[in-house]
Amino acid sequence: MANQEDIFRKVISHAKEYGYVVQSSEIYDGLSAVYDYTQNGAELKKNIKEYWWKAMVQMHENIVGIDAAIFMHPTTWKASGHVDAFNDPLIDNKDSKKRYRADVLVEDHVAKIEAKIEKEVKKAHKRFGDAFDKTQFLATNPRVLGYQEKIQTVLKRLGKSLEAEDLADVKNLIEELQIVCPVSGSKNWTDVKQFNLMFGTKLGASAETATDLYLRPETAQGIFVNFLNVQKSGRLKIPFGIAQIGKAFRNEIVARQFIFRMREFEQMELQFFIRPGTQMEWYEKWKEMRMKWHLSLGMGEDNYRFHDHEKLAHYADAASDIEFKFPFGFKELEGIHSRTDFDLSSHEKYSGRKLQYFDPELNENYVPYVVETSIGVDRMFLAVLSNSLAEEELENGTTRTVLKIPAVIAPIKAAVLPLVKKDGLPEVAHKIIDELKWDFNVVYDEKDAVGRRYRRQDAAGTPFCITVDHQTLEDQTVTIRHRDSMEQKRIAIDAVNHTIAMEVGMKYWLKKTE
RNA sequence: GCGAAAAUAGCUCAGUUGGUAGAGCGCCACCUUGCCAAGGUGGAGGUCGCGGGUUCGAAUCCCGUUUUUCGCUCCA
Repeated sequence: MANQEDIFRKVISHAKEYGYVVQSSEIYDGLSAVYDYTQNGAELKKNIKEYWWKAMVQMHENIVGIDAAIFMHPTTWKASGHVDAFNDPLIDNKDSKKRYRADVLVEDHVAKIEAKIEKEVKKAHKRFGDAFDKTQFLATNPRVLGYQEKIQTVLKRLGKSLEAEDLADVKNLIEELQIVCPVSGSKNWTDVKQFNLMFGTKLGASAETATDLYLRPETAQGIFVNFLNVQKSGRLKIPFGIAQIGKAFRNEIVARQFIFRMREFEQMELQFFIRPGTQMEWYEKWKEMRMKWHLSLGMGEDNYRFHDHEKLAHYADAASDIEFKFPFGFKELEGIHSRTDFDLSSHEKYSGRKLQYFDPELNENYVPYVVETSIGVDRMFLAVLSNSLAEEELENGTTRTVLKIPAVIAPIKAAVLPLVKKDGLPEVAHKIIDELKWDFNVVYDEKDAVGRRYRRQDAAGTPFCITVDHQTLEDQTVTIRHRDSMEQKRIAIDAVNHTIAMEVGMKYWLKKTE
């Protein structure tokens, strides 16, 4: 295939054409950065989630799964830090087209004044030598006092304006301070606009009594607020984990790159509760375990890498991403964070409830530390889809389009095809379908030449084709064709179910994560 | 949010200096063939993204708007 951009385009159009993903509300011109999963996409997504759930919850005695509501008490988001951290006043410079956080611009300006004070201090120090008293100097020097007063005034006003959400005054402040754009050097600013990355909504039918709510911007908090409920009812002992799959919502300023960054998205998260001080050990352990999970799908070791964060979020003391090689480059697929006791402690503070664990071995109470693994379902979906799409040159000179989705998560596991639609072959095929459909999502197809039907299934990502031919009528055998190798084997009808099960069964794939 | 490009049938696209829509593939029906796509016949499907404007007349020119892609920006 040509360049990366073309590949990405092909992935998107293939997704639409073969029933995986379409734009939401397409008949109304669509909705920006919102997509719907159609028949095959819904199956693939469901299978990805199941593969994760089994690996995380079912395979670990000390991990349980929950399903918390999307709506949460508004205080949750104060405690989590989202109300502050997800609420940015932004301003654009019209000349450089650069965007800045308005409060950061002002704070940078303040930092410059502070630098001036430092300069004065240095100067004085040089002049007075050992006799220099810094505290006294700061308290008495008129120039320094002037600077300090200026800083106080500016910060006070900034705080007041932000508190009152008086964005016009924030802009006035920027203009009065004659702050220039670091890039263009101009003072040609747009108005300050508030961007809140959390979606707001209202609980209650009557406008007067309705409560303001947010749609959750992450699923993690649903786990933290239920920490004690789950720990006590499950009699769980540290270390233990609580897992969850669910939707989250972020009002991204720019949401783009197909389903890579959407405003409504789904996360698969584990919060693993541990003894304070053991976080690095568990952090490393989970990094390794999560990477093994990815590699078990066989999508190529070279397509994954770790990216350790240098700049840490407010809650973390270590953070790393598992990045995947998407058509548009290596990008974050999953995050592994050591969240310390930030969340539970914060919820203790805001709720007034104790969120602690009594450790019988240490004979003491403590707020557990947390290591989090968080993966975007939609990103995983995109990783699978973009990695699977291939165009192959065949020996006979034709090309085939094939979607090499790992069989364990493939939406349709098998197609059952009568070689011809007469002589009783369709009837046999339907009988086979009736047996398979209890265990697998299977389809029937009798239209067109069988070779063409194979290609159709290749493009849709179906790993197996079961073909009923005239020999079937004589000896009760069929052929089973593998999507990736295009090779066929003849097996007994009775063996079909087991043969497919061996190839798509999670047991056989998940073994590779051990 | 800024800048650039694009939008015509399910898909990929053509449509000349403005004269009110075409192809291939796909889809459906029937016939034919029968193990690696593209046999035959017939058929369905488009107010050319949407809204204005210019014009006797707009898929085509102008303005606005929506959506998508790319660059910047943002990104727990």
